[in-house]
Amino acid sequence: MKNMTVGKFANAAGVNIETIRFYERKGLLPEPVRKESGYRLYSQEDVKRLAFIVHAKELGFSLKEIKELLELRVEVETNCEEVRQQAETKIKDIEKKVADLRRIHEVLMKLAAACREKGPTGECPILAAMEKECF
Amino acid sequence: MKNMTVGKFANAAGVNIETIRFYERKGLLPEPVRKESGYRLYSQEDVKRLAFIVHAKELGFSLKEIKELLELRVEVETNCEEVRQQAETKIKDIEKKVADLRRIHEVLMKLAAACREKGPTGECPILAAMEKECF
DNA sequence: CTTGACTTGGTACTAAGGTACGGAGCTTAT
DNA sequence: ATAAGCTCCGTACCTTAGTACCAAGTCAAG
Repeated sequence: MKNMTVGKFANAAGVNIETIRFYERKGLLPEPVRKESGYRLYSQEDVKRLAFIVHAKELGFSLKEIKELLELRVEVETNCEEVRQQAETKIKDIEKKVADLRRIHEVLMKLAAACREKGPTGECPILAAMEKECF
Repeated sequence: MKNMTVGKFANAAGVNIETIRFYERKGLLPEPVRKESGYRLYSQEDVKRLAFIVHAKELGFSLKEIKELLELRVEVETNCEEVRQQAETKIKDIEKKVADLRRIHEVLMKLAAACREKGPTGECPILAAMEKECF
């Protein structure tokens, strides 16, 4: 199961090898199993975890926040109530992010639509829309 | 209209004065009007623009991307078709972000729910959910 | 008309998130 | 069994996104 060396692991998730070592130092990836030579070994589970990190990062979570997110998984057996609190805080964060993205999305949609059906006057009604509706 | 000095401006958006100058250097904020003394002057419009930058940043857009987003507004009169293309690319980006956030959201909701109604066995069905459903 | 708060530009520094380098030790295909 | 290709660790370096500091000039209230 744990048969992937670090190069393949990095490749599977599309990140640099050095990034693996960096995440390991930061505690985002656990200390991996090693073979006698000292080579790190990874499994498909580890690939999933790393993919999660990569995605979450793209969504604007900091490595620190991602670490917290991941720790919810680990700590879940021990202190369930506290974890629930944390999870709900994260849920609120995410809902805010989604709402904000929706606003930007809507404005961009209007922009694109207005551009498509641009009238003969040549004037664009978009700037006004931007000013009013974007935050 | 343009009567706010940089300190008030920074304050209005909740950022550091140095950040204003930094964004100006980076081209995210336009060269402001100055009074004879050289003092920068800003309006409510500028506050909106800055607020937009701050929000977009929280959503995981880099300053470079935010600049592109803002430039859609400026360029909009000149080459509408190209702008539409760019806007639609950004729309796709945003839709992906929203979809990803939804997935994390859903998993966290399950986590919170499972924690709340934890059965007498003490076992948590969450780890499994995490593994299966998060990316 | 001065005193304290604010602003100027320039430069230096910081923190986060990686990337690169290098010499030494593994591994594996020929 | 040996060269090519991984991997090891430590350290140094890089980019992004700011922050801090400075000496000098400006503003506004008493």
